[in-house]
Amino acid sequence: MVSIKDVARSAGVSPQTVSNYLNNPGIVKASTRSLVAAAIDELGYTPNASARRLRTQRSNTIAIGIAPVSYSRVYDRFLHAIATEADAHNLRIILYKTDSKSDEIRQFESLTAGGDVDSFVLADTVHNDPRIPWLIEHKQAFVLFGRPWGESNMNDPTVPWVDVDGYAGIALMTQKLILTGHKRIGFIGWPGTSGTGDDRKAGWRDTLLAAKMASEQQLDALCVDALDDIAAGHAACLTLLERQPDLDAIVCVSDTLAAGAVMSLTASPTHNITVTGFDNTVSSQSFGFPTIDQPLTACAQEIVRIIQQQLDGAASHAQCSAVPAQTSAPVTHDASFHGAATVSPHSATTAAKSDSRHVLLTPALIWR
Amino acid sequence: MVSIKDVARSAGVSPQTVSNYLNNPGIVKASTRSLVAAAIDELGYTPNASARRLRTQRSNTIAIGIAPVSYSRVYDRFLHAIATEADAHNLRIILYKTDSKSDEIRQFESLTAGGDVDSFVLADTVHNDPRIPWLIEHKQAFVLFGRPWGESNMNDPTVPWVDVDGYAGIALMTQKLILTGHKRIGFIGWPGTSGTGDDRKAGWRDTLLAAKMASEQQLDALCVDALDDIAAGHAACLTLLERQPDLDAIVCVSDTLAAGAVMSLTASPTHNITVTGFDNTVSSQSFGFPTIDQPLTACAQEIVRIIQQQLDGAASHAQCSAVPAQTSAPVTHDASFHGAATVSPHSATTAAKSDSRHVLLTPALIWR
DNA sequence: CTGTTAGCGCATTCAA
DNA sequence: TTGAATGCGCTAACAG
Repeated sequence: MVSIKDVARSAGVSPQTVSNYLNNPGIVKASTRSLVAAAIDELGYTPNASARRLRTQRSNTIAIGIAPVSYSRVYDRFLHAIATEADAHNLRIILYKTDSKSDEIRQFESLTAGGDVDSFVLADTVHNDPRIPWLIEHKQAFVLFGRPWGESNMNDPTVPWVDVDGYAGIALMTQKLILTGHKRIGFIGWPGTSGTGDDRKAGWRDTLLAAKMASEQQLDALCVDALDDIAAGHAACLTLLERQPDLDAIVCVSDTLAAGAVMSLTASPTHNITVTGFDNTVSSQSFGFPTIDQPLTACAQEIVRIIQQQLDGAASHAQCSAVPAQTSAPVTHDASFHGAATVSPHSATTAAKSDSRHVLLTPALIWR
Repeated sequence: MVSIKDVARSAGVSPQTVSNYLNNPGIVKASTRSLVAAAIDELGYTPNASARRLRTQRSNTIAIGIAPVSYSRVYDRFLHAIATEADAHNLRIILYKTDSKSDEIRQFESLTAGGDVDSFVLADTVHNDPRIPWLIEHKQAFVLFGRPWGESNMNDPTVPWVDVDGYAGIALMTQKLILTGHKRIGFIGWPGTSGTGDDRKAGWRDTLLAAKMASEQQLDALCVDALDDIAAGHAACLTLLERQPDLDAIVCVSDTLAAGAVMSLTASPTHNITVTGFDNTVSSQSFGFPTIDQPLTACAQEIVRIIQQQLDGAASHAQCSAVPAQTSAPVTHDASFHGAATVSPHSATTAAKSDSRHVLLTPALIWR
């Protein structure tokens, strides 16, 4: 292994000059600089990451979990986006397994203990997520990919999050359907009360109500719940059609359900019904139904930006523990917020300029 | 941050004793041991990973890539399996992005340079994979998940690999179809010459020939190629049926293609045709077609076992660079090998006992 | 069995 | 601008 000393000897300078060259090139004379550069190049020197981390007490590493079965169909794309963004910022990514929320907390313990994680990226956030209080209590930096659905955390600047605005995405899709002449628009959603699922469903509901395409009473008959698999989508579509034979469009909460719905319609081609999905998976491309594309690259950029802020903050001042209560846009479930969603960045380009700790990104409509 | 010194002071012993307690508890007197244990517990001490790595010159870290679009539908499951196995062995996982083979080699450079990767896990192996010579040349340890399809590497003990025996899996499936009375069995495969695709197809072909269910000449008419998406599977199925109206079963190289085939058959329910897939994805579960389940956990175990061997070997003797040319079973494409496949482990349990550097695991048939 | 000494590779004081 | 010391936290040799 070639160290900073070898470079120094080869360049005829002291080790510290080499260190300066690496960390603060400005203070090194230009001629010396090229001397050092040549030596580094010749010996193929690279700084030892462990030594640097030991010395600086910073790992420049972010940790992210992988569940036994990905909670989202696009998780691999998200991982790639995060890895790309981290790469650009000279951050490393540690991947750890999460079999459950409590298992994940156990992972926190071992990872934070060794001191080689600076910040965690948490996916699959749930109501009253137990991971959040743990991390706060142990003063561990983190960023959520997904909103903390518990009310109290949503606006808390000490709980940073980046999420895709499923409400806006589904609303866009529903509007598009209305504007292309669809009169009777149903919805296939997820059962239970997942924050994500409810949010998307609300986008459909509010759009129909606003356009006076359905009354509050009619809404219930226009939607049905199904587990996230093709067979369930198939069945849900049949149920919906039986109940509402005059349907001319079905908005689905996911591509998987949409694929099932499309299949059930292909079998009985008497109907002419538009089906739409969510996630822009290969199913949507194959079947050719419209869908919604999550801006995963932008999400990754925002997440890494926030992490970078955390790192910089920790480096500059230790007394900065009380984060200046950044008055971010209020985030709630009601339509008033979503009407005012223009406060948060709407595209990757505008988002990059934000320095908020709560970022809601609007996904793109893919019309086929 | 609490260090080994604090523990030593609190326990009333020297720092070295604490270190011994951690790394070699056997040589510490029992009474001292409990003293140290108490101090560690009280102070909540955990060793600093960077310091340890700097001192021992070993990172206990394995690196694995993530592509923009996963080359396999089960890659997230594989990542979880690897993460779980690494966790059990106290190894960390670094995730890096790979946009192409050459991009991946660039990642190798930066990761190896910092000295915080001990071994790489390489997926998506291709014919004459450029990554392999690079790693060998730079003396970087690695394990392939997938065979090195270039002939020369396949038996080379310095190129360790773990793979799933797609040939055996498809052969099992085809045999099962024959034994359940199917007489005319087609195949939908991938175009081009991917090692994996060819291997699976050979399993179907050889089984039909061995059972004299088709002649060499007939085989061409019984199979068709399709890109790995649902629409292509749909189309391929129609093509096949037009050519061979008496088909009673179709073996597909993937669940995705199988889903497409099933759909095209649902549309015209005159046929009674069994369709089978590969990968045990949610599609297979939803549609209820038989499939083949990759033993990903076992793969991860074997991969980590080999990595552990590499680490142990490097620790014990530096002169061990010339690996004892372990005469592993010859691995080729012809049927003779596959007939003798019992040499390689056939299940997770038997595999665990192996110490070979070339492991071929037989997947499980899921009959529905 | 335990303590002392030394140094892994680097970056941050300071002095020159 | 550059060089000489110091120590981050830990472990591998030894000595006691």
